Amino acid sequence: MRTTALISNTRAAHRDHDHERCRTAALAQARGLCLDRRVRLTPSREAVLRLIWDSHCPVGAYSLLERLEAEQGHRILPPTVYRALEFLLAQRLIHRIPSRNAFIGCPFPEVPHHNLFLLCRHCGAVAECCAGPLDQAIAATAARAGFSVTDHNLEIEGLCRQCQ
Amino acid sequence: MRTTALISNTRAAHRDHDHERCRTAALAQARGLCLDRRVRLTPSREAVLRLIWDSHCPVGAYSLLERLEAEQGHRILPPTVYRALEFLLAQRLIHRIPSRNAFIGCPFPEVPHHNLFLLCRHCGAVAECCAGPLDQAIAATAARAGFSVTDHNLEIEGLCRQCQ
DNA sequence: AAATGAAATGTTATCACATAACGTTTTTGC
DNA sequence: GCAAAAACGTTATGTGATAACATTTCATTT
Ligand SMILES: [Zn+2]
Ligand SMILES: [Zn+2]
Ligand SMILES: [Zn+2]
Ligand SMILES: [Zn+2]
Repeated sequence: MRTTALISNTRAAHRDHDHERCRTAALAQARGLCLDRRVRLTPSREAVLRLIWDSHCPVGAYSLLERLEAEQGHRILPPTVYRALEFLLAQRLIHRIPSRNAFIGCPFPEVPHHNLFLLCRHCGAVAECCAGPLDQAIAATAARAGFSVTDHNLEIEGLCRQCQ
Repeated sequence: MRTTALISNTRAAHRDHDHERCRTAALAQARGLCLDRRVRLTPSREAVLRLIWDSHCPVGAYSLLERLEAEQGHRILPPTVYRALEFLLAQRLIHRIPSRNAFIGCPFPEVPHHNLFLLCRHCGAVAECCAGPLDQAIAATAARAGFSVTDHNLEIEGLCRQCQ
């Protein structure tokens, strides 16, 4: 039986782990990626990305705002946060999870992929997968309805390994 | 080659058709279903359902509100609309599409299913599918990550047959 | 028919999420 | 240094959703 392409961060997101390593790795990757792309990971953008990587749970814009205020000791306004989020989304360093109105760091920012999230109803952590075969199955199903796919968003709800 | 279970309303939603039949059928089915379940499809609930079935495009709560006001000739307040939506969601007569903050009528309210939408970027119409095999593929992918699925929401974006 | 409790609705207020518009500062390429 | 572009600050507003409580309507029992 052949293994199929499934990349996932579920072992980190949905287990006890040294999360500081997740964050450090994500930030290092983000810096390198922004250098390559000649875009600027400014201090406020990096601060937002770092806060998003505080956990594997999606975080809302106003929660980020409060935490930025606490961190920087002065008032922050919504456009500041949303502009940073807009940049991070454009660089695919984070994703927005529509059902949660919240944002989460992408573990595979350099791999083109569609949204595929595993949302644990108990602990709240969200893991992300890149599953080529599933993407193909989705495209095939759409094709049978005469529909050509440009993108998709799949949010799977349930219980992670730890919480079952 | 065997056919697999794929139920879809794409032929109606994504083509020219006699939409009055869609609406009439949906309302008739809703009435019967509510009778069976001993729940009340009150006038305001039915009015919201009828407005939702004005088209195959998802419609926001405040748009419904305005159209209700126009129809009934007096002021309507948000909780009125949201309570009707809450009822219709509970009876699975409509779905909420998270990426749109909007609602759409369910063509298969009696068939248990997960959310699977085909959203056309050009015309805005949304078709719904029930695709057992795809549901299984999703559950299998999740299982490989040690995740047990209770529900999922899949929003496929692209171009419908008409708009390609 | 009257009493009663449950369900539905009306009403006020507020919360949560997101962006438009415009002015100022910082950065970058020349 | 200068000009253009990018990023950021600030004010205001738009959009989606719900909490809390009063009132009305409905179904059931007596
Ligand atoms: Zn990702
Ligand atoms: Zn969990
Ligand atoms: Zn449905
Ligand atoms: Zn279309």
